[in-house]
This record gives sequence, structure tokens and C-alpha cells, in this order.
Amino acid sequence: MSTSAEELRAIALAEFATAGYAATSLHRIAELAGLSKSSVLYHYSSKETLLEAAVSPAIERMGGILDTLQVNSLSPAGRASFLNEFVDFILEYRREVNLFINQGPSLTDVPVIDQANEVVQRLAEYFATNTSSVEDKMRFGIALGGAAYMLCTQDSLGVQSPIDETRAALVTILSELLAPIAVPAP
Amino acid sequence: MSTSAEELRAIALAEFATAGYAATSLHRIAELAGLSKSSVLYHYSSKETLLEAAVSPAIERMGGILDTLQVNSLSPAGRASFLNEFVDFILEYRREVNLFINQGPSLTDVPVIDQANEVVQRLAEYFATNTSSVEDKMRFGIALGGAAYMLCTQDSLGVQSPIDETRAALVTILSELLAPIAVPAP
DNA sequence: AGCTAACCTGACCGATCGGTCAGAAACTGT
DNA sequence: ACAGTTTCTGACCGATCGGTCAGGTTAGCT
Repeated sequence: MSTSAEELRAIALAEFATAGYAATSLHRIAELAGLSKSSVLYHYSSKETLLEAAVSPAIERMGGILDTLQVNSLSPAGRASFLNEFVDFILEYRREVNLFINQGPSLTDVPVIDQANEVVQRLAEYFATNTSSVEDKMRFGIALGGAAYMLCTQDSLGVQSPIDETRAALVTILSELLAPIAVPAP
Repeated sequence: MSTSAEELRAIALAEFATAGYAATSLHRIAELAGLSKSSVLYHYSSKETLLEAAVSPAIERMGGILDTLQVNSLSPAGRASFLNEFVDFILEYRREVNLFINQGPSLTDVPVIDQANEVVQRLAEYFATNTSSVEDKMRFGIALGGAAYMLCTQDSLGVQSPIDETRAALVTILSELLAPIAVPAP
């Protein structure tokens, strides 16, 4: 993998997440990378391929987390370790998660986005099956969408802090937010 | 105002919020309304005018709420009444808020979006000036972005409830989420 | 019926979109 | 120096974008 390819992937991810996939042109990505549009299409055979390269690592990582979740059941300790894993995930892949959350429902014709939607759906069901309460479902939605939003706009919100402090605060807030969601009796 | 104009406004708002402003074509809006693209441009002289018509009521309403806020200071009672006002606002204008939150930063060249960004900034400062804590700023971001996300995707999250129940749950969750933000001594 | 104004449309415009292709430029190992 | 591969580019294509314009259709008023 050449340096250009990896640089293009990073630029495309940032633009897709902030400006939107459909609203980001290959010309714009090329311009930011200091290349021509043709060069972008040399490294990635289509715009969709570029999107796939940008987001698939995040999908695989989250899929893996959810797989281990089915085995290691819903004990309180399992809950806490899952939350830690999830916070690490969302901190590393904040742009990807923001993209899935905001553009997933409207990009259903793109295969890789469908995979992402399925993963988000699995995550939602993990919480939804354990509660029939409307408030609890809302708690999950606010936690997921809120964390993705906040982490991608913390600059404009005046939040600037070392990542350790961000991580600790996020664990605190999400724990509190999701705590009322009932753990089923064993 | 003809029925077509109001119908176009509603359709455009829904499409702009879900698919994105840049990604939504006038042809698409016309198609959903059962009209031609030319007819859309008869009622609204440009795509930007249509966006303005779609979102300006929400901007004015939120601006009004923030104006009364500066007078009626930061007493705990004022806090609670503000939260109620804000929940009513975000329930009525959930599509508009979702649009501001997700597309505001990337549409700075559109004047009406700049107005919206200023309002969001005022709201952020209302919370930010009362706290220097990183965690508290993050609480505000999660509450704002999370509520906007959850209210616009509650269908796919399996949340279907009467609006009164949604409202009550939202007040509960946001109160809890924002409670730790310190109220300054009088 | 006749006039007016509101409403709607198809044809057309320049610009930009994603994508193709032939070939130039740069780097490699020999 | 040479050949081969990787990297990069400009010219070009059909499709779609937002927007203009001249003219057709409908409705109400006198």
C-alpha cells in the first residue's frame, strides 16, 4: 500500500463523515491530496471502493466486539467490560461511527453501508431485547448518537482535552446513561 | 400560501434532513410532490430559498427561547423551565435540529445555515460559560446530538410510543444528563 | 365569452458529477 | 543504458446538477 493510497483513505473518510458521501466529489478529495481526480481513481477503482476502504475496518472491529458479546453473557461485569470496549472503539473510529449514524439510513443502496447498518442493528437489538421500556430504548439512542456527534464536533463545542480525560468522562457519562437498562435475571 | 408550496416545504425538509441538503436534488423533491422541477422553482426561486423556508421557523423559535433566557437568569427553577421549553422545541422541530446538528458545520456558505450555527453556538455558550469541566461540556454535546439523532431514527431503533410518553422520557433523561452541570452561585 | 393572474411544464443552458483511456513521468532492478 | 512496473495526468464521455425561459393550462371575476 503506497503512502498516497493511505492518505487518500484518510482524506476521504474525513470528508465523507463531515460533508457527506454524496456531497463529496472525487475532485474535492484529489484537491485535498494534491493529486488529480484520475490518480484517485487509479488507487481506488470507484468512489464506492474508496468508501469501502474507508469504513470497513470499523465494521469488522465492531462486528468482532458484538460476536464475543453473545458468548460472554449479560452479567454486570460483562456489561462494564463491554462499555470499556465500546468506548475504545468509538474513540478510535469516531469518524466512521458518525458516518454510519448520520448517513447509514439514506445510503442503503451501497453494500458496505448495508453491512454497517446491520452491525448497528445488532447493537440496538442487544439493548432492545433486554428492555421493553420506551425510555430505555431512548437512552440507548441518545448514548449512541450523542457520543458520535460530540466526539466529531468537540472542537466547535469548546471541548479540548487529552484523550485520557475524554475517555474517562465518556465512560462515566455512558455508564450513568445506560445504567437503568435492566439486566435480565440469570 | 398555496397547498403546493407548504407541501414542498415539508417534503424538502424531510429530504434535506435525512439524505442531506447537497445530496437532495430539486428533481427528487419534485418527484415526491408529484410535480415537475420547474414547478418547484416557481414556488421557491432557488434551492437555497427552499432550504430557508424549511428551517427559518425553527431558528426564530430557538432564538426566542435563548433571548428570554438571558433575562430570566440561571436559578434552578429557571433551569427546569428552560429544559421543558427546550424539549417542546426539539420535539416539534426534530428534523430541523437534526439538519443543523449534522450539516451545519459543512454548509457554512449558506446564510440561513450560518444563522442556525450562531444559535447553536449561543446555546453551547449558555452551558459552557457556567462550567469549565470537560465532562460537563461533553454532557451538553451528548444531550444535544443524542436527542436530535434519537428523535429522527426512533423508528429504526424500535421506539414507537405516543408523544406524551416520549416527551416525559426525554425530560427525565436530559434532566439527569445535564444535572451535574453546576449552577453558579447568585 | 373574455380577461387576468396563478400554476405548471418541457426544452434548453452551462457546470459538475463519476468514470474511461491512452500515454507521460518517475522509480525500479539489471 | 535499458526495460518494466508503478504512479500520475489531461482529454474526453454520458448523466445529472441548479437554474432560465417561453408558453400552455386552469381558475376566478366581470
